[in-house]
Amino acid sequence: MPELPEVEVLVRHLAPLIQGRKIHQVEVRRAKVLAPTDVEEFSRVLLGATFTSLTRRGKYLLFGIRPARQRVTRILLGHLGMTGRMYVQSLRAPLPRHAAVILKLGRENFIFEDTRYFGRLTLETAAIDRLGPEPLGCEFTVAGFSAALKRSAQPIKVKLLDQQLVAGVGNIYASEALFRAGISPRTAARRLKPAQVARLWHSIRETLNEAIACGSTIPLNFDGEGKRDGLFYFGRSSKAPAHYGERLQVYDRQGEPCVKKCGGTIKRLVQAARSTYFCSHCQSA
DNA sequence: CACCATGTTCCTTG
DNA sequence: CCAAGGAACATGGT
Repeated sequence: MPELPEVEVLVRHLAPLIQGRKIHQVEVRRAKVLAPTDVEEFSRVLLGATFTSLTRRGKYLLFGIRPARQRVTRILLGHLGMTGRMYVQSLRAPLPRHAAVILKLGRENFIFEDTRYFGRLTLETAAIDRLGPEPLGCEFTVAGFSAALKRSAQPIKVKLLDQQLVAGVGNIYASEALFRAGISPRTAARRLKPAQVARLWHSIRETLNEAIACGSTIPLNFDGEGKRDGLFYFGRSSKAPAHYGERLQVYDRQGEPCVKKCGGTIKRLVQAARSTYFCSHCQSA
């Protein structure tokens, strides 16, 4: 589920649910997701600790926690990988098949489940130091963006996935932002003209902001009972809610006519082993 | 069976 | 040393 907008919506949803709550029991079912923290240290720090805050950086969730009998706070770093989910559910609700970590908070559980176990919930926070600017923050500037692009010969679509360039853009929104800017995904980053760089900078922010706004209007249901997935279905599978597929203008739409009615058709190509979607007519340069 | 999937990291190659 | 490309990670859907 995880690019910046989805993580942002999740953080806003989760923050009031865990704020001030104490962890009474720690159960780790898949130690891999804690790495390099081991189960012993993880349990020692979290058992009896209190959640004090929840923020986001790129695609990472930063849980502020205050360990038992301490006044200092520390950071628990979360990442959803490709298929991770985090939610609070009642103790009686059935646990998901791929529950990786379960934190008991009084009469509810905080669940981190992840089908593919690519995600993380760890005390090791070095990863956030390697991230580039927040695309929606004031540290993300056209000048800085332009200077970074000048140093790369990679196709712009591939470069947008570099979390050191800008934090939080993933495979879906990279295609969406380039479509909005009318830029070919194959253009070498350093070859973009100043006007294109400026358009792309705006497009990234608009694309992410709109996705957050859209996600925020949908009632979230992460309690683990029934359909808990309303928001976070990507792609256009039969189970995806219609509003979700329609929100994305090019992703997973190969063969369909361009939504701008330019007469072009959406194409799929593979770059750095990931799918890219674009309109060959609107995005020829 | 084949291919595809929202992400990151590590290894090899040039 | 750096950039680029690919594999690996693990599971499920079509």
